[in-house]
Amino acid sequence: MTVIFSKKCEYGLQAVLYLSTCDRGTVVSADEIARKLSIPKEFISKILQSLTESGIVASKKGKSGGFYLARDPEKIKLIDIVVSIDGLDIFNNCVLGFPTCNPEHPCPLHEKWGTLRTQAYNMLSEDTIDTFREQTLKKVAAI
Amino acid sequence: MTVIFSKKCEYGLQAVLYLSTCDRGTVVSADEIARKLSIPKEFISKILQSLTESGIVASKKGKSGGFYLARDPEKIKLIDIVVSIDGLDIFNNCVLGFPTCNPEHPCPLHEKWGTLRTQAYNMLSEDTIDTFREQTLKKVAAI
DNA sequence: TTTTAATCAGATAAAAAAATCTGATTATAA
DNA sequence: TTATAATCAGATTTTTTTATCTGATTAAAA
Repeated sequence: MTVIFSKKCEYGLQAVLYLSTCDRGTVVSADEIARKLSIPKEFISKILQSLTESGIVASKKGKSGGFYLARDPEKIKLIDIVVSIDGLDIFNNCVLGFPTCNPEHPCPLHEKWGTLRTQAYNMLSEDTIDTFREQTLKKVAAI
Repeated sequence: MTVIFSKKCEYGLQAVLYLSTCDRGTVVSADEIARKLSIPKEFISKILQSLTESGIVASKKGKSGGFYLARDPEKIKLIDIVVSIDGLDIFNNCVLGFPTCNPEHPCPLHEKWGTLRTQAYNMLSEDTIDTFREQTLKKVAAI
């Protein structure tokens, strides 16, 4: 039951989108993020730590510490988060699992799938996360 | 490192495509399929067994037994295999992992992703596997 | 200055997916 | 009729992914 992104990546995307809805300058604890998104706290903490290493979010230690976006939401794309967590395999590996699928030795779906893949990549690359503010707020409110 | 389909499903698709390149009426052993496609023999056997249950392939027991397509390649679609092994989750679950993502409470990517998802579904539903005969032969020869 | 609440780091556990093993059954072919 | 080569069924193992635990460190607030 694999659905494009790993759970880690899904949660990472959710968390960063959530952070982007919070006022700039505020620090949000892993606990709050976990509660609001119904994600296991320890798990989202680990994911946020790795996103900190990648420079997408930043952290503040100690009491009233937590996480916040490392740069403006206008400068963060969904693909940044995906690449940081899951890498580019989804966009490179053969959809049928054939080894060394390439234009010289394409799998039967190579062409058609390539088109979709490119569209997916573009979708994740075009919009910066500030675009999703309103929709994320609504969605989180409905969880 | 999740790539759309499970390994099971990828291997299943490969195996059925391979069978569709073999002359109608011939029975192909799991061993041959495993060798030609570089798939662990015991694993592809299990997968073929489940595809037999689903009525996509059929099997012949005993010496010089093996597997063959249960119906004409013109009557088998890629989506049949996908649904049989991985189900429809890829096409139903939220791409960001939000619970209960639906038109009333859409996730930020709902619309855009929905379009791609539909295209992917259509791609797997439109063509029957006989379409891929030539390409599969070439691809298998190159493994 | 002390308590408290947070991240951080790394080990560990649990669950799921992928792969393998074993033995039984089946049916062809010598 | 017997040896052989295959599927079948189910248990087991291994690997990967997901999740949790523990203890250290940090820094704000009382």
